[in-house]
Amino acid sequence: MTTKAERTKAFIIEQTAPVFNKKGVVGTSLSDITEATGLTKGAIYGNFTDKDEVALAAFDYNVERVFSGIAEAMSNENTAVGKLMAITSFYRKYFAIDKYKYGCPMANTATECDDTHPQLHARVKSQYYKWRKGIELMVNEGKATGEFKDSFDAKAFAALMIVTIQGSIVVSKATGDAAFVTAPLDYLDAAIDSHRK
Amino acid sequence: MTTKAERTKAFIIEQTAPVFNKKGVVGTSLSDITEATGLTKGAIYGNFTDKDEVALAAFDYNVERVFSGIAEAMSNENTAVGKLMAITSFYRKYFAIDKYKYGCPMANTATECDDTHPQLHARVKSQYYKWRKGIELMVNEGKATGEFKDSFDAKAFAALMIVTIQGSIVVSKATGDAAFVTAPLDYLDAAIDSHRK
DNA sequence: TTAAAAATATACCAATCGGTATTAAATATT
DNA sequence: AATATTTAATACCGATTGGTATATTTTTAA
Repeated sequence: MTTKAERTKAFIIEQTAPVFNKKGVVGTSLSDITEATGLTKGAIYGNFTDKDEVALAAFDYNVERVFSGIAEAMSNENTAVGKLMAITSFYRKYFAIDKYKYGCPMANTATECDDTHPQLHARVKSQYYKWRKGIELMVNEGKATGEFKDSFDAKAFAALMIVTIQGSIVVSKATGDAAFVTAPLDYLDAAIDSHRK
Repeated sequence: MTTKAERTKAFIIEQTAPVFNKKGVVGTSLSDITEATGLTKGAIYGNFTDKDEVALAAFDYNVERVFSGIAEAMSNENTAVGKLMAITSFYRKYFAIDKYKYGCPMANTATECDDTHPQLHARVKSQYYKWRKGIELMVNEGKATGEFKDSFDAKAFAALMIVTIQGSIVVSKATGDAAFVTAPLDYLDAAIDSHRK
């Protein structure tokens, strides 16, 4: 069974994660945290050493949520092409639903923390690499099964895909304009298609 | 002749602009401002009504710097293809020089302010539209002079270009990895080339 | 060169920041 | 059910936040 502390810790993370994603690490105050949770400072500091630790946990939670969503979308497909295009579909879908609400936790944290918060910066960095590795793997799997041409550069495409997705979130969210999602993601799909055998 | 106030106002903007770009609007305190300028609060509040007004002026300054740099690079070319590729070259160059130092003021402000700062959000938004319009114009000019095929979708390409640039800055800056610049920008060049007559 | 005006420095304000020690309440264990 | 232990609330801390009123200095113009 889970202890009470474990449950409130999880509760605090769930409740504050969207706040951190919206307001950023610096922009989220301790009163924001107590307000979002309905708890007092005593409860927060009883479960976390400081605000920073809450921010780190919230980041992990936010990123995990996105990536597990993508993983689930991919699991419904059984070809490399299908799985890669499930990623672009995922992002089309979520723009349609809420225009990316508070934005992508990766892009948000990357821009806020790269020059100010070494710990979060390191986590973003490693998540980008992990993400790239995953896409690379998918491309190489498609090459192994004969879906893709051998000339398909897995690493370059993975970089392109991540960059395009991150950029489209940043710009479409800032403008509210769907064209900044549609055109780039369609281009990505076309790129995938162009490497099919 | 310029009045003293005009000069110090410009001085404050110049000195604080990189600080705002690095630390963000919320992350930059009034002591950051006095420290960066060597002036006291009296001087700051004598020339600006509040911190927000400094932030707005700093944003305008930062954006103007980037766009005038791009405009200058474009002015050295005399074809539509050349001018469009001058943009990708510009971003390749600046990654090589300083790895985008404190990042792109557009991307930084977009992610920080979209949910928290209506005024800055509005400025980012209009700058993105202005930027898109500029690229669209360039593509259409190339179509008019016969450089590009009539099938070249100006608006879609402009969206793609902006998104790709913004994404590559965010990700390459966060990772320090040049691959997140090279692959996407090469891809952009290829896209431009593919629409030539 | 001197007086008026403009620009900057100083000293202060309440409010909020992140954080802590202590007290009270809820939860486990026997 | 009583007790030991864990968990959360309260009350407080110094430091810093953005901002202002006043005093002083620096420009500018006569």
